[in-house]
Amino acid sequence: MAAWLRFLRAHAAITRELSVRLEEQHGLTLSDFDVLVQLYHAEGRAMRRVDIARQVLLTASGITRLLDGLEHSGLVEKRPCQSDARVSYAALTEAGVRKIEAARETHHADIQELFGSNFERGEQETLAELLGRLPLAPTAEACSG
Amino acid sequence: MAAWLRFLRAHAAITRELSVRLEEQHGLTLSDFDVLVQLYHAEGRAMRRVDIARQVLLTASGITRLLDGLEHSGLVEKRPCQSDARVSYAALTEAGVRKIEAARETHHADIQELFGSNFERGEQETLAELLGRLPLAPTAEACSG
DNA sequence: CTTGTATACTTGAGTACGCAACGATCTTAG
DNA sequence: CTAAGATCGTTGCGTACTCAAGTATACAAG
Repeated sequence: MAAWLRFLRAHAAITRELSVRLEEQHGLTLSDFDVLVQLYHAEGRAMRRVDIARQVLLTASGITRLLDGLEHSGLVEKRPCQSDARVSYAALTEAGVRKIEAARETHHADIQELFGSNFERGEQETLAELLGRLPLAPTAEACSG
Repeated sequence: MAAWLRFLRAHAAITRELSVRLEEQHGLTLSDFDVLVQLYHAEGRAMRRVDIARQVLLTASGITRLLDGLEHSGLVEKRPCQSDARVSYAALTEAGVRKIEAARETHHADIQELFGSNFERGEQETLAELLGRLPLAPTAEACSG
């Protein structure tokens, strides 16, 4: 319980500060950054929208609107899928690649400052391990009973 | 970095699920609950709005609107401050006390299920300790240099 | 008293989502 | 082929916030 409360508060405080910095320095929101990083590491630097949604834990509609913005900024472009006309890939543009590479630098430093620097190396690993056990999808057990 | 990503994802997944349940079972949002709990533990079950804001990491305007809703539902009431006409206390009503006591039960169980049950007792304490080191306020150092 | 300046709270406008409903397309069964 | 059902994406609408500006009060200095 104590752990959960601290978890909540820390999340609010840190994401707020990270957002402000990311916005100031690169004009991106945290979710923007998150999506760009996913694309950056994806094969061909392109992904289906559904897969992005699953990865970054937004809903499909959130992704649509978020990508609208990134397309408008020229960081991402739509690309049709030849084998399935329903899907449209979101692909990083050249500008997108440069943007994410630049943003990564400062953003990682910010994360390190606000988050990582509070722990020693071993502690970071412990923390990562513990957090890794938490559920990422709605717990299906609750539905089927 | 890995730890941070897991932190972000876990937060999104767990709060989403907790919100849904809290909404279904008690008609409250996570923030509603959070505020009610603060009031419940406050002296006289009343707090200044500013202090609530600081405690739950919302802005003052967010608190105003959130309390509007709770007042409308009759869980909280406004109470003027005799020594300072600027402040109006938010005070739990009888209904509010009953509501939070009821909600606590299921909400704690939900937190335990989604969050706590992933750890053993010692691990929970470790986690709480580690999370407790994270900053809760915008880091002032960044401003003054 | 008046004139700042700080604090408490509210309000208007904007934003980043979620949910539910929709159209388009794929897939499978007949 | 048609029909039924699942999946991908978008859109309308609602909501929970934030920020910036405004009002009202307190307090301190002249």
